[in-house]
Amino acid sequence: MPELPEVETVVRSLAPLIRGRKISGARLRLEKLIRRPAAFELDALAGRRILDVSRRGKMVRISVEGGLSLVFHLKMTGQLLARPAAEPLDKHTHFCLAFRDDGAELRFRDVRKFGFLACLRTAEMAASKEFAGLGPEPLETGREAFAALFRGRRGRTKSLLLDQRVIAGIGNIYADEALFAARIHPLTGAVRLRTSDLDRLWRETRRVLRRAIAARGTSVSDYRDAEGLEGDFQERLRVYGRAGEPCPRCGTPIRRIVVGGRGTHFCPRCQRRC
DNA sequence: GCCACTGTTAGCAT
DNA sequence: CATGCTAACAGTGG
Repeated sequence: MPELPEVETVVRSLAPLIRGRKISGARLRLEKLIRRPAAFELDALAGRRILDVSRRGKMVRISVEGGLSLVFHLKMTGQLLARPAAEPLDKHTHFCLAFRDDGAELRFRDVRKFGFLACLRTAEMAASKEFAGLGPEPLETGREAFAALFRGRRGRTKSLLLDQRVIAGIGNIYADEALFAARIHPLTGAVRLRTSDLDRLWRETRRVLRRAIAARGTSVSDYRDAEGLEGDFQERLRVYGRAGEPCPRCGTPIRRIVVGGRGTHFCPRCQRRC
């Protein structure tokens, strides 16, 4: 479930642990993890320092001296962890980045192996297939611009929230939570959203993302930050994973349906279909 | 043992 | 452009 708040938490916990350190080498243990083409030789990383760690959508960007960047996508079960180099590798660790000092190395673990790593030229990153076409950041999008993303679209509101080309970083958990907070039924056609609905969706989407970041993300199973710590937001989820439980607002049992192949949780009374 | 289910998204058919 | 299905993979729980 690494969605925007989890990836942001990974970035914030990882940055102070690796920024400024000089790379000694990279080990790729699962060939398919790295995207080719546009995977420059990982050997080229040796001797260069980490400049910065940042997030775009659900992806982590690590920029390195000399104009190279590493891009990671955690997909469902990926983890970026700082671990002591002496610690044995488990079978789900697919990539390691070691440093010239004696500190922790960076490890990429991914039980389901859906995640990827790309090594790109920083200058070409924005135009790469990983980033081109990605929608705006919800926390950097104003009310009007947010509304414009939905106007003239024909899809269902939840599907659009999940579409990374429309808006970046929102996944299944926060889509359900934002729709609940905004009192919008997940199947509502975007064409039917009024300005007042879009205002609430904008405000509540941002609110739930900010609160989730403050709680350091949601750990329902695999998610951990760079130090291996769980988040706390799972305790604050109001509908996700709560089918059958009473709605925290009105007491009606939360329902679960499938929308676009994704489990979808909502209150049939607070979120009226329109 | 088998089946259903899981947070993502690319690719393909319709 | 949109939707729906499958696949990639491994683990968990019934």
